[in-house]
Parts: sequence; structure tokens; C-alpha cells
Amino acid sequence: MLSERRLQVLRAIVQDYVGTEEPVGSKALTERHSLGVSPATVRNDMAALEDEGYIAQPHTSAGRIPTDKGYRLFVDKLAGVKPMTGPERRAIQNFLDGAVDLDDVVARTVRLLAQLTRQVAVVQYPSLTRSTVRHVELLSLAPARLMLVLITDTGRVEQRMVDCPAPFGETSLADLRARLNSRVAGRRFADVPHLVEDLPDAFETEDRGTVTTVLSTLLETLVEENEERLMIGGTANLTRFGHDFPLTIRPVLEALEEQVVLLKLLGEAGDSGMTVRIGHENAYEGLNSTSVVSVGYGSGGEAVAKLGVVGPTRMDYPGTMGAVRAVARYVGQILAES
Amino acid sequence: MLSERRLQVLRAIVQDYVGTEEPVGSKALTERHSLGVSPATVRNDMAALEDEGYIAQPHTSAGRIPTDKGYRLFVDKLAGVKPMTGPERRAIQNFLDGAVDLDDVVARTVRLLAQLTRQVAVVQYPSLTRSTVRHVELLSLAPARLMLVLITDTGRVEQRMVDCPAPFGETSLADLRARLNSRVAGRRFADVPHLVEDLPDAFETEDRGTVTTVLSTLLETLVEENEERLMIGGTANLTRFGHDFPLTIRPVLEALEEQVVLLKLLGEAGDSGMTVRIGHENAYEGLNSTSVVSVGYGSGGEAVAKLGVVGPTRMDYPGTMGAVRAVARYVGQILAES
DNA sequence: GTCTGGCACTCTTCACATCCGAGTGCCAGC
DNA sequence: GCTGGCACTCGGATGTGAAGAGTGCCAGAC
Repeated sequence: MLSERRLQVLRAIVQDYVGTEEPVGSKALTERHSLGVSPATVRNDMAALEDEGYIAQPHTSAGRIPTDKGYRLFVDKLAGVKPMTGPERRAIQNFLDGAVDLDDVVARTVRLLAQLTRQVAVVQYPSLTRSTVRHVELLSLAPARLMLVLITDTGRVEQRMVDCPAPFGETSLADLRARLNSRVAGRRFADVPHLVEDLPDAFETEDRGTVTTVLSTLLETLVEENEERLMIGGTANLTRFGHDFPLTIRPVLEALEEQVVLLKLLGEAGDSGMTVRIGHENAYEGLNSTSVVSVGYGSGGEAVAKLGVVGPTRMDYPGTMGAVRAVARYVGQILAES
Repeated sequence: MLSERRLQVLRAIVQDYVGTEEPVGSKALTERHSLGVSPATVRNDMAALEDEGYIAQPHTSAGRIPTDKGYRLFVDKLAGVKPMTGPERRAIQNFLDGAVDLDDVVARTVRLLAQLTRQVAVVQYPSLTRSTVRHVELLSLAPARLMLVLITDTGRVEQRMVDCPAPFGETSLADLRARLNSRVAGRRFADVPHLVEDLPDAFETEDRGTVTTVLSTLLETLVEENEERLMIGGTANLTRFGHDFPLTIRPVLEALEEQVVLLKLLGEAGDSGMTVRIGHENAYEGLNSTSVVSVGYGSGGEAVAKLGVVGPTRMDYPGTMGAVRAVARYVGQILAES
């Protein structure tokens, strides 16, 4: 176990390195932080921290920089979440309050997060499966072509085309629409499958094919893979990444373009509370030099989706975590109001 | 007026520079292109081209690189559009044929363009105002809350919430829906405003407020600024930009995040045919070291939106133009089929 | 008039040598 | 267990020189 002072030294190293972006030496440390000991002592502590793998030297005659393990300890034990100031909180609220629909809420959230943290922001749309159904609508576009529209309590709207095996009359359509809504409106999407499974039985043989097709389209829409959407922003902040540019930034941009990767990334994060994944803790290789801070948000007590930021491992964790948490909280409020 | 040979020299310079990314000298030129004259002669020609502003020297003892003006001449007079090969064309078609809905078409198009050109691709969703109405739907979500859904012939779907000034009965709703559709279905969105202006007169006084609200929401949806959406992809290709990285790439990323900027950019491009904007020809300052190749696409003869790529001024213009044109053509076909 | 070979000149790039200083590790002493 | 002192290491900055690419210009050939 590391002594209290050594932890303080580690904390100081992380803070200084995050600030200056340069390896920090023993002398600079004692000057900038009142540790009450001399540089020589700090050197001993640093040697110990290095042995334990918390810090490393880029080359022999340089200062130390934290390793992923060092950041991990810092986040877990040495630093809290830095709360937003009053004015910041009001600014967040004002900005989000101006949103007119769900797309706008998500778009504004992305911008806001990117600005607050000066990093790349990722915001997932509220999950369908975790939302409740507000309304299901069926429109007839052509004799054998329908459009299915799903509306959730979080304001999300999905539409799908349905090609029917046989023409479907207006009365049958109205019937199906009414039956569908009476069964699923107000229910959770996750429960929809077994709520509708016997629905075809209520229809004439000639319509059953169409009803089945509609239902299977409805269920397809709920399949995880398809239904997850997200928005990213603040990619220009990647330019603040570091010195060895192209090599670092390229895989990150590639990862950000692969929605699948991002969704997996957010998905892996814990369901409740804030998750911080540092450097190599990220399964995806391209993100090995980045950290991901994510948290769930939702209209009620439960999370309906996640949001977060992607930045260099050398980031201001307390500040970033504070911003992410605050934004998630306000987005949840906005969704609950709408 | 420049002599034929000088134009050939310019063409050779552009081609070599695009290939090698390095200033090209007189000797290398004569070796790689059979111009039939000696390096000394080429030097004279180069001096003339430089006087006219078509090429420039980064520093005294280096080769020449084309200026924006040089690229302009190259594109206008010296090079054609390089057509896609048969296999390429088939690949494009196959890839786009797999799309299941409009979002998917646009997403696939972006990926495809980015891959083919190895640059950043930008694809605009089909414009509402230039499409025709397939269907207008009204859903009642709450006694005084409606949802308005617009469906276009290009497969685009837009929805808006409408808060009514007074409760609106189901019969009135059905009435409004029927009247709306009989008036606007199959018509161009641009004509919608005057097709519906007298609609409130057909309703009872108590419903008129709601009808008016619905109509104004409908018209708002058609306002240019709001209705334009676009998708971008291939930002990872920015890393192939050049050497002086952060400085060049940052403003480009910023521009790409500002949809307004991009829409303006595409909007400024000519309505018919392919447009190439080179370097400083782009009004937006951040894109002064990039070229934008764009073209309209549409399901019929007329363009419903635009797509294009953003890349370094030092790009393979014939190849890029060929890819952009081919993709636009096939997207048009896909839209026409659906 | 136009093209060509030759030549002196310029300027970047690279390798190599040098110097400086930050930072370290270790040790003896308190 | 902390401290000051000291020798050591190594990277970064700076300078020098040689190499090479490319130019501009000129005198002469066609």
C-alpha cells in the first residue's frame, strides 16, 4: 500500500501533467505544490510509484508522466467530481431549454458537451426498448404499402415502410391500428413482443398475412442493433490532442465514424452511475490512447440512453466528469418535461 | 494566351504534384512526360506560367506547385472527367441497392463516396421544397396535441408536434386530414402554401385556430433553413491532408461541424452540372485550402439535393469528379425506384 | 525567333558535432 | 526517514558543412 504522501505526489503529477502537457520533474513538483518535503524525497517517492507502475518516464532524463494505471488510481481514489458552478448550470439549462424537438435536444446536448469539456461529445438517442410507447400509427400509402410510425414518450419517432403481401382495406387498417394501440400504448417497448403475439388471430384469413408482416416489422424495429442511433460533435477538439498528430488522431476519427464501435463502447459502460474507461481499458484498439467518460441519462429514475465524451487520457477528469454528469441530469429533466 | 506546350507543362505539373505531393522541377518533368523539349525550355515555360500566376515556388530553390488559378485552368481546360470503370460502376450499384430506407441510402452514399474518393463526403437529404408530397398524416396524441407527419416521394419523412389552441375532435381531424391530402398529395411542396391558404374557411369557427396552427407548422417545416439536413463521413481521410497538420485540419473540422456552412457551400454551387470550387474560391475561410466538388442528384431529371466531397486542393480532380458524378447518378436511380 | 547546353548561384535538407540543462539515482550525513 | 550534494545521462537546441535539387541566365545552334 502506498503511503499518503506518495498518493499526494501522484495526484500532483497528474494535475501538473494535465495542465502543462509536459513530463513533470521532482523540482517543479515541490515548487508548485506544498508537499513539505524536498525534491530528493519526492524523487524517492517517484521511484516507488514508477516501480508500482503508476507513472513512467518517456526517456531517462525526463520527468514522469502518469500511466493508465496512474490515472485509474487518480480517478478512483484521489479526485472527486468537480461540480459545475451556478452560472454554468444556469447556462446549461438555458441552452437546453431552447430545444424544440428530440433531434434538437440531442444536437444541443452534443454541442454543449463538446464546448464544456472541449472534447469530442457522443450522445445516444433514447433507446426504444427502454422507453414506453406513446402511439403506434399506420398509414396507407398505396393499396399494398403501409407506413408504420412509432412514437415514444421520450419524443423519439421511428418510421418503417411495410410492403404487404395482399391489399389491405381501410377498415382493416383502422381495426389493426385501434387494436395495436389499445394493447401497447403506455406500455414499455420491451413488453411489446408478447403483447401482440396473438393479434393475427383476431383478423380474417385474408388479412392475416399483412398483420403478421406489420408486426414483424414492428418487432424488427426494436432489435437492439438497428434501433440505436447517436450523434457526435466537437471533433475539431481532436486537434488539441497532442504532438504526434496523424498517428493518434486517425484511429480515433475512424472509431468515431463506426457507430457500431461507439455503441459498443457506451454499451459496455456500466448501466448506472458514471463510467470512466482509461486508455487500454477500452476494448477497441484505436481508442487505446483515449479515455471515455460516460453516464446514463433518462427522464425518470431509469436510464434510457447514454452520453459521454472521448478525449485524451491526459484529460481533466474531475472537470470532465462534472460536466458530463451535469449535462446528463439536465437532459433527463428536459425529456421528462416534454 | 498560353501556347499549347505551356498548357501541357501546366497539366504535367498538376498531375505530378497531385501524385507525389512534392514540388516538381523541370528535370523531373521532362523525364516523366515526353514533352519533346529540354529541361531548359521547360524552365522558360515555367517562368512564364509563374508570371501568369498559374504556378508558384514555395522557396527559391524548389520546384513549382500549382496555384488555385492553375488548378482552375487544369479543371476547366486541361482535364476531363475520368469515368468509372465497369467493375466500379457495378460495385456502386450493388452497394446502394442494399439500402432499406432513405436514411440508409444517404448513409451508404456517404460511405461510398468517402471510400471511392478517399476524401470527406457530404450528402444532402433530398430537399423538401423540391420534392412532391406523397402523404400528409395527422395523429392525435392528446386532446390538444397533434403530430404532423410529412412523407415525400423521395422517401423522406418529417414529423412535427403541434400544440393546438383548443381540443380538436376526431371527426374534425379526419376531415382536415382528408382535405389536406386531397389538395396537396402528388403536388410539389413548393406549391403547398397557396394550395392550403383558404383551408381554414372550410371549418367551424372553434376549429379554425387549430387548423391555422397546423398549417403554419406545415409551412414552417418547408422553410429552407430548417428543412435541410445532411450527413458527412470519411473525416478520417483528413489525416492524409498534408504535412502541416493541425493548422490545416482544424478549420476544416470546424467547418464540417457547422451544417449551416456546409449547406451554404452546397447551395452556392450551381444548380445543374458539376461544380468545383478550388481553394480561395470557397467563401468560407476555413476551407481556403480545400476544394469542393459537388453535383445535384435527383430521382427524375431535376435535382432534389446535392452531394459532394471536400478534399485538399491538391486532389485528383478527374478521378474525384468521375466518382462524384457516378455516385450521384446511381443515387438518383435508387430514389426513382423506391 | 526559339530551343539548348552549360554554368554559377541559391536555398533546403541532412548528418554530425557540440553544448546546455533538466532530471535522475545514489550516497553520506543528520 | 529526510536532506543536500554530486556525478551521470540523455534529449533538445544550435551550429557547421557537404550534398543535391532546382533555378536563372547567357551564348550559341538551328
